[in-house]
Amino acid sequence: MENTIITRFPPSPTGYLHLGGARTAIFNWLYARHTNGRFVLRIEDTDMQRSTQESVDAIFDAMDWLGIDWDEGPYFQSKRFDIYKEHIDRLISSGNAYYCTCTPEQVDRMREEAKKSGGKPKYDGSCREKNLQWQEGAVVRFKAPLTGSTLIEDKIRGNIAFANTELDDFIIARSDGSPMYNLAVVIDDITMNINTIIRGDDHISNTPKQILLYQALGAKVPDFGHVPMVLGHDKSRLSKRHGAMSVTAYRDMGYHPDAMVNFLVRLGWSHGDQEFFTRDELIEKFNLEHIGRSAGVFNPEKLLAINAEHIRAASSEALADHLMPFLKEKGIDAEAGDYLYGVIETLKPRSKTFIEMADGAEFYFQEKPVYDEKASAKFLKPALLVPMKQLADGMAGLAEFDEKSLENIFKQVMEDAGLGFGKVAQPVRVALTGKTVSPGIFEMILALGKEKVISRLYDAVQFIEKMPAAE
RNA sequence: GUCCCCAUCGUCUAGCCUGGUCCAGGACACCGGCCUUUCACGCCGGCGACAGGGGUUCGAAUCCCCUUGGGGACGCCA
Repeated sequence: MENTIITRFPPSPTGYLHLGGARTAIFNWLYARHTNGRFVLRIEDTDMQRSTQESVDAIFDAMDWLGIDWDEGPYFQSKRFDIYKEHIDRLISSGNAYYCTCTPEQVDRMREEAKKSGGKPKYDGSCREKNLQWQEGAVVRFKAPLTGSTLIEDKIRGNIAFANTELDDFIIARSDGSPMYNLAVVIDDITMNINTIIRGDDHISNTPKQILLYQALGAKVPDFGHVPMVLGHDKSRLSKRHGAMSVTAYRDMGYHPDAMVNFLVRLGWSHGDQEFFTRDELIEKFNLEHIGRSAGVFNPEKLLAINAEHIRAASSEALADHLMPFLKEKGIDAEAGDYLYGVIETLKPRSKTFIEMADGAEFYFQEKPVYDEKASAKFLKPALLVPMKQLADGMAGLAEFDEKSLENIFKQVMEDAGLGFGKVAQPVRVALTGKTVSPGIFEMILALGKEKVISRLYDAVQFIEKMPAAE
């Protein structure tokens, strides 16, 4: 189809996928999905010095976690050098590029000069009209127009014009023949039929150069949309100082990928007052019109809140997959199944992350709960001996183990012992979980199951009996 | 230094294009309260912003200009 939207995400594998990069990946992916278009993944590894296989793997890993799939690729620029070479030659023979033999030192001096006379540091065009042939150490420079201006018709920011005098004859091929960034992206985007480029606004100043390249190559200029950057709390560019930057670090901290995606998209894009979005809603509603123009500060607290919200909204079955690795880490080998789902159900409203959820789930899987010392000292007292036993006996005789009958038993026990609900419930909580904080008493008992509850109750009775007599 | 971008509560943002319905709405955080067997969830309430100055207009958060502030780019990095 002629008007199919084709977007792309072109990370350079020089580190992990950070929050900002993840966000532009998500924007491109969402836009492609929203428009029923195609999304291409391309690894920009022309800088052989800094690119690593580790980083490539880290990027795949992060995209996999975020649930961003691509329709084409991954392409690797390092495998496309002959394509670039061909285009570079074409640019030279068409008079749009030329060999330059100026040394880096000479160029440095030119830049100094230019700066001194109050302008932008630029190459002065020494070799521009020399018509040099290739020779050892020569680079290829683009012959940029000296006059006029280049207009970016940005889908997000509107029109941005650059005077061509701001540009210099930038290098498109290094002296070893390898392509430079601006050239490689343009060639790739042309040959991969990319027609929509959504990227960080730190690329705005590259855009006129790229547009000129498109024109020199006789190719159609794609749509550009520059999204604002993600800043740290001090409004400076996000960096290690601001804490975790790698998206997968958030997986390890117990975040839900849908929450991460939701959060990142909402940072810079809006749909009225809506804050919570499922993946499908995002695909349905995402558009370029509502991407903001100002940079946003990364706020971990908001991420946490939205994560809690996604946990609350998800089904226990779905959460189980995410939770299991964290249980395993605690040495808990839970199986997917009704017991686990029941457990998760009780933990959902009180877990902001999967780590919290795993912590909260621990007592459900222990052979016997580990009594918190203060908790047992305060609540497991001789006065509870009879009520506790009565509770256990009552439950043992229950045909239907449900909330209704549990309530009845509790009522009876409270009446017989002359104790209020709290006086009974809290000790029971300690007996069953070892702690003073847990899910609601009945839902927790139901999730734990009749057998465990009764045996834990008897354990508590024994514990109280064995207690050295007070006073 | 030069060029480019941006500017609403502490933060994310709605509203701005198509001026009046906005003494500016929502969310996170924070502070109260309610609910309650603990912790949460939930609910109710509070705190809190149109950067400043000029215009245009009957009327400006919304349009224009300037200032200030912030960010980005100026590589044989991407």
